[in-house]
Amino acid sequence: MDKIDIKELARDLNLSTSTVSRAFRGNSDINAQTKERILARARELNYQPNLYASSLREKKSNTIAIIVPELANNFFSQAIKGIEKIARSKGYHTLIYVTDDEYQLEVSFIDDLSNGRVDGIIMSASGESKDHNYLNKLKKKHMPLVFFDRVYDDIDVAKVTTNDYESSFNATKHLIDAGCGKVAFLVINKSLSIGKMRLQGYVDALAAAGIPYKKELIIDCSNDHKKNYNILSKVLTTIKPDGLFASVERLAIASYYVCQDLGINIPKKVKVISFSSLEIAPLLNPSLTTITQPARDLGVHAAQLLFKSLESGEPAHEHVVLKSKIMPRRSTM
Amino acid sequence: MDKIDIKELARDLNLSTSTVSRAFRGNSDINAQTKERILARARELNYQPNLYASSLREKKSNTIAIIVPELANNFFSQAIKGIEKIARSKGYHTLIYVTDDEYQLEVSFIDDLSNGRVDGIIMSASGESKDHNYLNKLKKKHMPLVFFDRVYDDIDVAKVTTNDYESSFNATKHLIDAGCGKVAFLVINKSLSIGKMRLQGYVDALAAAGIPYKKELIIDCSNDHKKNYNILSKVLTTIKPDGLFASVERLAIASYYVCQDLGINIPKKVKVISFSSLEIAPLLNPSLTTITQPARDLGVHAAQLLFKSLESGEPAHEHVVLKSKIMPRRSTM
DNA sequence: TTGTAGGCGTTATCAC
DNA sequence: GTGATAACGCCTACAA
Repeated sequence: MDKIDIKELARDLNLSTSTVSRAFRGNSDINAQTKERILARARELNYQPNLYASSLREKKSNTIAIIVPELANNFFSQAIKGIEKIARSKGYHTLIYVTDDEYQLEVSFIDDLSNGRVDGIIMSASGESKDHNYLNKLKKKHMPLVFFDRVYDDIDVAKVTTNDYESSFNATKHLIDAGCGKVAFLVINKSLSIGKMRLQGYVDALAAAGIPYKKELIIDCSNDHKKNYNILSKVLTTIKPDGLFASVERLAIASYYVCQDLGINIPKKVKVISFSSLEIAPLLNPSLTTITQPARDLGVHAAQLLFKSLESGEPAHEHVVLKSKIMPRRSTM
Repeated sequence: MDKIDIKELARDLNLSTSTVSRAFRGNSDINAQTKERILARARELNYQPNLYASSLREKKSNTIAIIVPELANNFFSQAIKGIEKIARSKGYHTLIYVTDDEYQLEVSFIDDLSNGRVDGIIMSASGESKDHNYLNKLKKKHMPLVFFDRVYDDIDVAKVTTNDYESSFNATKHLIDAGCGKVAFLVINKSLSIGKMRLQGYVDALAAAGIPYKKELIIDCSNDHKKNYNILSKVLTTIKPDGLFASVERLAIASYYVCQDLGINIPKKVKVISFSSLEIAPLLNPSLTTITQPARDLGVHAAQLLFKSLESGEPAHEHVVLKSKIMPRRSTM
């Protein structure tokens, strides 16, 4: 009673394998009673069709991949939930890959994935301004790809993002309205589309307020907490901005640590606003003003685009844009 | 140049499929030059062995599953990192499943997984005191299972946990030493092994300090934030404990929200300690005293146990226990 | 409605 | 060192 396959089950039931097979496929004609009998016996014997045999035969895996830069982040986990909800409703499985913001890992995931392991990929990019040629492999293999949030401009596939430019403009304006005249823009990746958009929003908001743009206020950070801590310490003690606009959550966190350690009062000495989906932003000291993206909806839309492509057999090219929302809290008051 | 299989590649190279196949398998004898030639041409033509065919043939998927209750939680994402590191080093892929603390989802994941999709499972349980019979299916199919952190006592498989009883004892003592005489224990799932252990540590620490145990101070919470908020509001306004011991991070968070809204000062009116791997515990208002588990190591150990079982073909039964660490912060000062 | 048979792409066994 | 061939477990024409 160890491993049982369709043949044994068929023999056990005095039926042919085709009939048994039919009982498990939704479509084919089969006598309702026979089907019930088969399924019942299958449950008893603990039989399940072998996934790899089916997938080989059908040339589809009913599985999609989600590639994200990180997990311990409410934005991505919410987006994943959105994707999974849709995927599950379509009978698809979901594979999650975490790049930890390493370009090389992203490349190798895509590589591994292009052997047919999945039918499609939803991804938020990690890959800075690197070569994106490896993604063309997917196109050649007709494997649909949908980007969300962090996209590559030079790759023509379906994308779901938020109104980053506008949000960024408004966030900067929010700081200016709160009295900041020297707003630093903290960014990790200026070359990623999302970084560019957010930077532009910042620049234009300054201009709109008649504040001259200063290059030294664009602070290039990294994915390493220690490095960021040092960079920000230096900025806060030498350049002394009175406003910080973090284009990424972790830079706001790093800023908080620096201010805490250096005794720089938020919001008195410096006001802080950040793109963030942090659930406990209200509990920080002080509570953090955030630009919050509709993470779950982003996931839902991305999944819908992917399945549209999967079902039609055509690659999708839509670009869906959703709106983020500013949640003012004490860090900018 | 669309889809290419081993046959076409073989034809293209004037070789047999067996030889080509050998080029991709590590072991078999094959002329080094031939192999190089094959691999080079494969790269050119963008050929990769079909995963499903290989898996069907080899009867193994080189994939393992990780089942966790939630993602947006530093504990689990760290543990996942630990698992993935080991898995990757063994050439295995990793599938992540999130139950959202729903028992039914856990059951259905296990069900789906037992069709051979993965070679083994690492899981942190969601399933309260329910029936765990569905797990026996795995044993019948010789699919190894390893638990980490949240385990089922009635299932005899390998487990990796932390010294929950001891940590809980110490955490309670920490509150008592800080002057608390009326410590409430916040718990979600008393019937899960981990809940029991932590509760027992609390009870024994009270006894050791000569403080009588009061049943009303054991606060049963849920996974729903709103409900918890209400429960805790009531507790804090009626029972008025002077210490809160959250056996789970989200209960500390909920307590913070309640205290913030009700104007109850932490730590003056009530001190708070919690099991938590929250990275930004130091940034909360006030900074939160935590009992921090070695999440990543838990994952590493769990993966090692799983691979040991996978490699030996024998189920593993070890129970590894790692140590957590109390990080005192302002919430208990 | 059910059965027969061939093949999905790979790899292992056995020859040469 | 390389080639022919038979499975792996399932699904779908096609035939009955």
